Amino acid sequence: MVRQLWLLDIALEIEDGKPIAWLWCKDSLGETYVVKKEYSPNFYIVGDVVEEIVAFLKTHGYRVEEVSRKIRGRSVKAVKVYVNVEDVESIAKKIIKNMKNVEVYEEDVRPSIKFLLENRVKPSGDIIVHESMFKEQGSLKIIETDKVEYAGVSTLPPLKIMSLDFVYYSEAGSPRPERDPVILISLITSSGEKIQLSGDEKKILREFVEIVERDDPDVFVSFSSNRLHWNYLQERARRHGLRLTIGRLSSEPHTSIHGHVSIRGRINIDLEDMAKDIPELTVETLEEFVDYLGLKLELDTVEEWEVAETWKKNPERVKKYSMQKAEALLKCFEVLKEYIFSLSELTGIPADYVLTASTGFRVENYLMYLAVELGELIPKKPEITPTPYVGGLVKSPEPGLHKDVAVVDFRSMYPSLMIKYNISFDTLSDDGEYVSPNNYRFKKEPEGFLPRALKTLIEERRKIQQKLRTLDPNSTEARVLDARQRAIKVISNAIYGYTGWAGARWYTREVAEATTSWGRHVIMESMKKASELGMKVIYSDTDSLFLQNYTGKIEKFLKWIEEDLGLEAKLEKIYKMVIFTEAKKKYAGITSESIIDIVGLEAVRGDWSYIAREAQRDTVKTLLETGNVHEALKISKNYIKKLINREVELRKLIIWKQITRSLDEYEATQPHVNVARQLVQEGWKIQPGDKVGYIIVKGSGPLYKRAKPYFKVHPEEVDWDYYIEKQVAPACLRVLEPLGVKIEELKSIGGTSLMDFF
DNA sequence: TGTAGGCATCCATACCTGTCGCT
DNA sequence: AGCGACAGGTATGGATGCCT
Repeated sequence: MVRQLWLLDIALEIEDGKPIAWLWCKDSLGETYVVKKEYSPNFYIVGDVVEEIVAFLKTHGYRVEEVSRKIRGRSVKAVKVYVNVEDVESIAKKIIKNMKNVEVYEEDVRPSIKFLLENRVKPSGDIIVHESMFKEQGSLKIIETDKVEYAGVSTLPPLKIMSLDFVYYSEAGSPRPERDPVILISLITSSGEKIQLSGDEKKILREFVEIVERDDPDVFVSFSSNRLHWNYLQERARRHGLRLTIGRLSSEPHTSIHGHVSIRGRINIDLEDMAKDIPELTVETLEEFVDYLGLKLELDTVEEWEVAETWKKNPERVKKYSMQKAEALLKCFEVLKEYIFSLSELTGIPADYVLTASTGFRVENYLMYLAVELGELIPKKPEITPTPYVGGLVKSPEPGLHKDVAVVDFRSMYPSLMIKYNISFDTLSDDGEYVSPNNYRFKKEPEGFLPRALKTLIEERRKIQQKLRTLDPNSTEARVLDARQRAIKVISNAIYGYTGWAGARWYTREVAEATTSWGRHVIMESMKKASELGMKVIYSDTDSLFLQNYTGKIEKFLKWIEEDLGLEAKLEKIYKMVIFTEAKKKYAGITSESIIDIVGLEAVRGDWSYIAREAQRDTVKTLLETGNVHEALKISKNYIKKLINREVELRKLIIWKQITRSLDEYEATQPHVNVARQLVQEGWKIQPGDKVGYIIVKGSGPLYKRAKPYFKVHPEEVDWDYYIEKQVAPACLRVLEPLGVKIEELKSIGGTSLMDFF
């Protein structure tokens, strides 16, 4: 019998000493299957004397195969060695110990991933299973097979989703599993039932496990579970002599790669992983995430530092918030699921941890599929110290206010150049016909590995976009396709960067360097051409041009780019007015549709106080909408007045900064580092990646001594002067100064200098 | 287990210079 | 006059978060 099933996750399990691939699947009715297929992990040996190696291995009882493969496009003979163990790496090491002049390949690729690569199947897609044995074990259907094929993407099967929120009780600092109990679990089951467990901890945990077993969800959705919750719960359970058997077949969670916790047979989605990936978010909380997704949800936030106190005084508030979070998580997942599964199918990384994997690994996994298809061996990560190379070209802007400016962008410049000049690790050659401006050479033929990958991606995206135009944008199909085209874009845009990443298996600096050098060449030629056509280049960054006096010329320019450069460029927008300072990568403009863009300035930086950002945004808005410097100056002054009168809420004074390393690795004591150290002293857990919020208070000495955790600050102790002098005034002045406003004008209020106040 | 480089900006810190008090 | 302490100014580089 043949079945078509949706692949949810893969694991390699050892049964009776044999490695078996377990494919966790769903059918179109939502039934759960385990498809079992024997699998021999394997690796390759490449050397001069293939016959000898084969003979040697055969006498030692290994199953071997002599095969033709490629290394960076060059054909080689290789020996494929099958080993029936999970730990391929150490056995490979042992086998080649006494061999000379050999190289080993793919012993470091995880067997479960290799199973997928070699069988050409992708998670979050449909597989065709030729069944040789079928049995039922409880509600689980088990199939044994010796053949699976890939059927591609199809509609999602019905999945049972459970969303979760956990609350712990800690009197001082962050909760610690060795000390502080779980006091509340809020969850929504797949049937929509809302449950809150509180009271005796042992009872809570036991009930939780029971509910999971009964409901048997396919997906867990939570926030911070990889970093915190699963390990915490497991430790608490252990203390009560319980096992946290929330995985299928009564298994416990276990920590896997990429800092991810894996739960057998289920997809464990931690939306915090996704939040961390979104650059628009500054503090990466669930609240911010919900907001970013445009979901209008009410969350009556109880912050971490006030949980214990609130629980004592008003437990209902904590309960309400916790359930609101569980509801929000469910809604987020609804919006995001298409994207998550698309990204999983495209890259071949199981949905379970595709969010945890970094961009580099997503790209790499995608490339590994192509490698197997083309017979290219997967190289190891290089052991090198990366040498920096030159990137994009940025032209200094002309400071001041400019009217009527057209912005022209090259469309995916780096991918296009890589395709155009066949830039790839396997075409790099001293006798290549394409010579980059910095003198690297690439062969014209055959088509390179990376250009091929890029073409495939771009072509698929083009097809999807074409299809999308015929669909109702609100239909399910449109949502799925849109998610997929976004996933494709992410991967194709990251391929250039991947080649310059020292952690990449296919790291090739020449490729990255040649790409940017062609990029600089193209933008310089374009600036020249624009000037020749009579336009004025106000500013340019990497692949964009800001042009004045463009009427009747820009069409010619775009045509020239297409015909003479063989690239695509687009008139992205027109600014009715745009303001530049002396600095690169910072400007603000108002488009022909009257939309205000603020780029690079303090107003869009998460490490400035809200009040400074608000003041600058307001000033810029007035400036661009009225074109009146005096009006804008008035706005700025108003903000300063508000600070003088102490009429600003404390939360607008918080400055958030990220902790990027362990606290003892810092050479310089910065305010947020000092605050973090204080918090750690008080029992708070602070890890790299955490954001610390502080307010500057009155006092003497260096700034870092005057920074205090925001939730401990009283209005009387705030150093208002700091917020005027170092936050609001500089931010406003940044955009006013290029228009001739002097600092004294900003600070003189009602004829007297502001200085008189202090 | 980090796609890339280019850039501005703030602030701590090291260093430099001039002044002053003391011998 | 010579020396050291110290204040004040300046150059440098660590750190962060943005842009394309």
